[in-house]
Amino acid sequence: MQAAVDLARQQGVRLTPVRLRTLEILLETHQAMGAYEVLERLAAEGFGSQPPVAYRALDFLVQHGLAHRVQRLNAFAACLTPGHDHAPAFLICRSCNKVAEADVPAIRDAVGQAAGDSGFSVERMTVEVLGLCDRCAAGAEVRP
Amino acid sequence: MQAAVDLARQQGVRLTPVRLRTLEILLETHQAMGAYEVLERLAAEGFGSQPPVAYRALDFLVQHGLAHRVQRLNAFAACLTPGHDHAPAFLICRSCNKVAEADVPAIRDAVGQAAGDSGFSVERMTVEVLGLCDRCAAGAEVRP
DNA sequence: ACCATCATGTTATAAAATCACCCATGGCAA
DNA sequence: TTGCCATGGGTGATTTTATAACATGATGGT
Ligand SMILES: [Zn+2]
Ligand SMILES: [Zn+2]
Ligand SMILES: [Zn+2]
Ligand SMILES: [Zn+2]
Repeated sequence: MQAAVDLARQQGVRLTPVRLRTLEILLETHQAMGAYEVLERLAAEGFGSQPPVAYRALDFLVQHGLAHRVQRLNAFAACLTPGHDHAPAFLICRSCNKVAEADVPAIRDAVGQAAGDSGFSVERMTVEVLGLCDRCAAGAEVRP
Repeated sequence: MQAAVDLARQQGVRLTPVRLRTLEILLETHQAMGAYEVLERLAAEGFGSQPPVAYRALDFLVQHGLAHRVQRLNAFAACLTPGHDHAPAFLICRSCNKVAEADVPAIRDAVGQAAGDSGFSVERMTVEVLGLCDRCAAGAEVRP
């Protein structure tokens, strides 16, 4: 959180109230959230109530490495290690929907090499893994 | 294509006209296509004209490993090596939108290991790489 | 022929994302 | 100061993507 504030100052970008609050929301509910879910919270707190409000704030956060977009879930999650320029793999539990962020440098290397072979220049990558988290694998499936 | 037919027969699933035609469409336009784009083609050829028609056919293809869903583009692409049970990485050119499918077993290993460390059991994974293809990197950017 | 199952089609609706526009703020140069 | 411009935030309307709910038609075994 504080890291985010520092980062913004350092990059010379404006971490305005909506943006800050959006990041806090993502952090509070340490789960991936849909844009409309975020919007609902924002609206309830006196911010704008229309989709663009949430999308703009979320886009900003993603743009500046403070959050990630989890395509598979159509959702967003706060970055756990911002300012680190990483290629995280998202471990998405299909039962409880929890998202863990695993940093696996080996992936970046492997992909970089494979891409390089075909002349493709890598700019960004997303790795999303679907499966069962330890909790759900052990106990009963939460949401069958 | 023939591979798909064989595969279906072998799996005992029915590769019906809509499904077959959908796969052909994906193969013809060797690009990732949106569901509504596919639907348009299907409708023009006398098949149903409502969204579920396309979604069902596409879901079937994905389900049986004949096509992939490219989350980043909200699109689908025919699988280039069906029946191979692979974890492909999609190389998506942000300029011409072309999608290449690179098979990188090293990724599966790296992810599997990282996931295993945290007790997460992997079931499926998608790797999407955004960047510039060789063509676009060389010449002018097609769509700026 | 009969029934269970799967496949296709339709209408209607939900969910997600973007467009177009206006107004407020705040820095900055004339 | 004043006018200008860039940026951000707010709204209403619209587009795009996806699913729900239901009816009909085909398929295959008994
Ligand atoms: Zn991160
Ligand atoms: Zn779980
Ligand atoms: Zn494939
Ligand atoms: Zn290209």
